[in-house]
Amino acid sequence: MAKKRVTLADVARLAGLSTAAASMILTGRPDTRLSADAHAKVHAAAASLGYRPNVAARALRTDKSRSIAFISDYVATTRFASGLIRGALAGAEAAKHVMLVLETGGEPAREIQAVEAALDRQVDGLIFAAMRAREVFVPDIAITIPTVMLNGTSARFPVSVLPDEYRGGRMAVELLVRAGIGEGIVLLGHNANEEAGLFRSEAISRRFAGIRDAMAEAGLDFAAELSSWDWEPGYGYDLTRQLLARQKPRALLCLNDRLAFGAYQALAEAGLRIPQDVGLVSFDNDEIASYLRPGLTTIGLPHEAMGRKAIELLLAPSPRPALVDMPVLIRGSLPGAAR
Amino acid sequence: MAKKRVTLADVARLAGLSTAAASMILTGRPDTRLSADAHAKVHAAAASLGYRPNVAARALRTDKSRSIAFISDYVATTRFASGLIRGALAGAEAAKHVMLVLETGGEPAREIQAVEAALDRQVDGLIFAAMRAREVFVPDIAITIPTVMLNGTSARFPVSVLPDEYRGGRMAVELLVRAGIGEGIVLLGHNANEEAGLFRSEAISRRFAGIRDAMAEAGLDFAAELSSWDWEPGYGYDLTRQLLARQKPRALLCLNDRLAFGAYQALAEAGLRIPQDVGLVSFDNDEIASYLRPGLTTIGLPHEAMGRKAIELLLAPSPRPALVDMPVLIRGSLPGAAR
DNA sequence: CACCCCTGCTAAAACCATTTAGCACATGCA
DNA sequence: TGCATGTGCTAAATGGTTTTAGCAGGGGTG
Repeated sequence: MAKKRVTLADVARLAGLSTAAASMILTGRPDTRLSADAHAKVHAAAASLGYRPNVAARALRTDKSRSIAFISDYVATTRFASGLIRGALAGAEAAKHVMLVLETGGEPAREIQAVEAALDRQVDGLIFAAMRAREVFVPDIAITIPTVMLNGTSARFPVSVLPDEYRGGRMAVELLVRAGIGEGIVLLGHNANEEAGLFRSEAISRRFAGIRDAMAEAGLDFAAELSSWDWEPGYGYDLTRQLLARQKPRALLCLNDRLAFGAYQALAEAGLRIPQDVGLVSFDNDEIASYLRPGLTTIGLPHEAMGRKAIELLLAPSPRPALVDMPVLIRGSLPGAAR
Repeated sequence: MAKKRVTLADVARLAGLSTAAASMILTGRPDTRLSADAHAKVHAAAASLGYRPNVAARALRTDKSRSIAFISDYVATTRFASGLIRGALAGAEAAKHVMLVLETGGEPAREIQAVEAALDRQVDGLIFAAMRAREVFVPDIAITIPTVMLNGTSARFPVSVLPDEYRGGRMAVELLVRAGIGEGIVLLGHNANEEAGLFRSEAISRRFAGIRDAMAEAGLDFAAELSSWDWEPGYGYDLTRQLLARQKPRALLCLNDRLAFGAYQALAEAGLRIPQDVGLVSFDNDEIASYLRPGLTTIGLPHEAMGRKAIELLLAPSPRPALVDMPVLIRGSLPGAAR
């Protein structure tokens, strides 16, 4: 027969004290006047009974549940940004919190339900995560608990965690320069609308800004800029084929790894070797970047670190927005690199 | 000013009834003797106040929290099996439950913590999910709530959800046969240890069984079986190169998409066209399968359906283990297929 | 009329931890 | 001695819901 759960009253009884004393001792209140002896007895009793506090009872009393809601459009599930959830999960575990994951598909009705479900459960904080960095819709519900925007922004909740795309953009150019490449760099994926920050996100426009500034400082110009609305492998393939029909680039600066993936195929078909004939740098550190031969050198999205940071900010007393460094992953697609 | 949350007592007061009556009506008890008039008044009051029950209070009383814990080794985060979590999330949402996600990295200490954290929160059920189908370690803690194994098995908890690998194996062979390929089929990734079910998982050994049986029934034999311990792209590439040095296969039956990915590269280097010269079928429906040119025909792991099924079983009165059909994804890597 | 049953509802307990108010005793000081 | 202060602890209220036991009043039966 399943024995009843052990309660605080059981602990107190065994320790020969009141539940009040036991509670104060176990929650570690600082200014209590209970004796060292009492502390010892309560802890011993709790340990010997294997006492675990009932979170629901505690939540009812304190309105704290040691849990956090992670509300996203598609993040949790999609391979693109699953690092966000992984980092958040790790951060939550480290802070001894538990994470509720809710997905909304970006639909307002489901967003509302998700927020309500979270609030109903007395979560201690809300993370709104977006798959693609952008201004995120947040339902117009009274939210009085700490809230952090992850990979997105909201006018209503100023605390956000974003990748440092400006520096990332600069670093991509610096990699090319350090590899001794100056002339013949082609930008793959440029899109005037993107660059204006109108569509995809402000994040991407900062990536562009970093690229432009670094190019200008190095006194370089792009040999061509190939525009694509959609950043999928097929477009990278087509654009690169068209490019090769006209000119031989020395390097491709690709705006994401899936474009680069397509470019690899087109380069291979044209008999061009990477990195001897054409070098590549890219962004994101998608899984395919490491599968390609040679490996794709890329400026990674620091999803995991961002997820961690979000939890950190959520639990901090007075958090401020954070930019997270983008890691540089050196692989074989640029000259002069190992592997 | 944040108004206090509206409670059941508020609703009862507005309806002119007791909280007991309000509770019974709102929870929809069947055998109550409350009047139709009372029902109407309570529902009206609840709606007009925007009443939402306090889950903690309810959980305290009933030991039910309308939430489920999803405890996995790496699933949540990793691209391989994120469909599991996506499906479970969808299933939970449909059942008006909320999902706690916990990751353990397969470490016993963290497993124990995860289970305890979940139990502390009165979850209504536990899902143990594994990234790779196998016998899963479940910590030796008293668990008295419904438990389902997802993509794994446990001697202790017989209710599991697994892909129907045997049928999947058969279907892969049938695809080859239907494409008119009989001679010259090479098995890529065969491993005697795997086949014995000793290592990776019993699931994979069922995949082998399906393949063998279907081959035998079609009166076919493999032209070669290439063994690889690790199923990563690099091995697919190396094995295929070695194969091509010796013989020209008509088709490759790859045990997963990453092996196939490597094979694609080796075939391209050898100047062989897919599917005219060599056809490929594979398993998993990894994301790369759709990126390749031509697209890779593959027997998919039905992760999303499995996740959904797990929730369904978890909430069912007397659940039984389930095998989930593996979908066939027809792309261009076999002759006679569109695109 | 006395008794029982039925209908429609309510009072109060229970769930378990936290927290406020305050008790009993000891000590210090005048 | 009288009073203030400090020490170590406890009783009881509190949070919001569910659920059990049972009340009041009306109608039917003998």
